[in-house]
Amino acid sequence: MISKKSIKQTIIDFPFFKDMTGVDFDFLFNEDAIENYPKRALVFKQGDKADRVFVIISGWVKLNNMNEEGNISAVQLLTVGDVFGIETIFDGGFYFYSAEAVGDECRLLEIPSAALKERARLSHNFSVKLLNTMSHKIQDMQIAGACLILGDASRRVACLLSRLSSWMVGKGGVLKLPYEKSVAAIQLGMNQSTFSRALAQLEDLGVKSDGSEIIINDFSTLSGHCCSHCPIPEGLCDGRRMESVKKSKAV
Amino acid sequence: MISKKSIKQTIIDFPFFKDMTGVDFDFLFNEDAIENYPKRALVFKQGDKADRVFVIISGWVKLNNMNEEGNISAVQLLTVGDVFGIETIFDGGFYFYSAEAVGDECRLLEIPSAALKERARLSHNFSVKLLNTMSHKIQDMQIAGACLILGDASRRVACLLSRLSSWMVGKGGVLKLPYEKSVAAIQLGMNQSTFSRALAQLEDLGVKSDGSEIIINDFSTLSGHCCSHCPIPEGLCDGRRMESVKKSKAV
DNA sequence: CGAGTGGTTGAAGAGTGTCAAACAGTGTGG
DNA sequence: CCACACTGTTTGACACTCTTCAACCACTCG
Repeated sequence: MISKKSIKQTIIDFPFFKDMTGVDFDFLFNEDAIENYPKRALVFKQGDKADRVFVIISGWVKLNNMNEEGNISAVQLLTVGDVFGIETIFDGGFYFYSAEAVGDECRLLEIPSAALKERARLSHNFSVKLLNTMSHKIQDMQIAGACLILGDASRRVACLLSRLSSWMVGKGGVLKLPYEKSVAAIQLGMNQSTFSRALAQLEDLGVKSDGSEIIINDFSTLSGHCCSHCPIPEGLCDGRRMESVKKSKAV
Repeated sequence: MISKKSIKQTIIDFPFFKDMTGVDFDFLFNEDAIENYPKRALVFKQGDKADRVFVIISGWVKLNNMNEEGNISAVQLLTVGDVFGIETIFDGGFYFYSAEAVGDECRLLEIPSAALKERARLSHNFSVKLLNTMSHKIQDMQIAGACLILGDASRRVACLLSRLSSWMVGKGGVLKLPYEKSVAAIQLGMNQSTFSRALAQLEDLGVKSDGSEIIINDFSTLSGHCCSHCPIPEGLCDGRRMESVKKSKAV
């Protein structure tokens, strides 16, 4: 448990709030507007009136669309510091996806859309902040999209593991999956069985699965398996950790 | 050929310029900044310094990433009225995809990034306009992404045809493909052969292919084939033309 | 006429989805 | 402490779709 005091200290360092004027910040931040969601709780449903914008303080949130048959296409999995729902206030006014807490201890700061829109009208700095946030979101969507076309299942899984472990230092380590494997499978646009099999295939690259913990011997080996096929340019994706290839003999 | 006079008249109705103040418009529009690109010409390359933002006046532009092996993942295919490159000026400063003219008569209005950024700083209305444009882009990416997970190839092709023919009135008609089938295949994340076969499969639904012309007997039949499986909510995708299903007997 | 391009078609194989069964971990209640 | 249910995951068998690679066709242009 974190005290309320330290929550403010935490979120003030989020990219979204970073460099924001005190006035803007106070306008948006309200301790009472922090909501806790248990695992699997619905934050909002596709088609709901978009009256709030969310900042993730802790945990993971899954955004997805669903058709009548219940087939899911996961749009994004977001975590600490990420903002969602922001695009609806300028376009539409309805959430065009559903948001659901995955994993435990999901805490969201909920900002009324009206307040945010009002603030964008009044504060120029804040408009630019929003533009930055959206630009970044577009780029993130692009990276996630590229992963989906990354060829076979084992590469896609490798890509996900690389990105999830990008904050870890050292040669290798144990990655604790922040959400269920079935969720990860949906995120990668594949079947749960396929995910399981693909993960097993990665044992040749020094990746062993033990429940929700994934033991990765060498991050750069793992990264090399997928990133060498990835179209995303160098430097944009945190997951990329391959040793940079010397172009000595390449034509 | 359109005269320069009428170009201004045309683009002033684009969503991007609509409701823009005269000052903002004059700041961005410059007749000399309109460039013509022949088919297959590169507008910019992935990794280039992002110094311009583009508005499509006519033709089609393909945005894609490419890995070292030359494998392409098409991000988007854009056309008249669409804006691209806009997110780079607030995030990065480099194009993280390549842009290429597909189809003939591709004409782009090229706005210097610096001018656009400056204008966003000075004009509040304009910032909001940018926010709207980006929001819309996020939504578009979502729709395109949903199509990619839409199950089998014939559905994905049907989805594309539905969207491309959404402006056509009447029960059916002849759709002229605005770009090559191989490009369409990439857009849908499938092989060219698969595209060809999938299109052939659609003959059962009254879709006949004759070179670059596609004869569609009944738009709603075509739409029903894919849109009934699509997770995108009603009203957001122009391609959707199914007869609304009566929920009389449904549970 | 031959070369070049875009598109179609065929056969073979790899990769996934599907379905079902088995398994491990957890919590519950007797 | 054990039986039981429940959930998330793994595994096997099989069908099916898509990719690959190649040959072929239609069309255009020199």
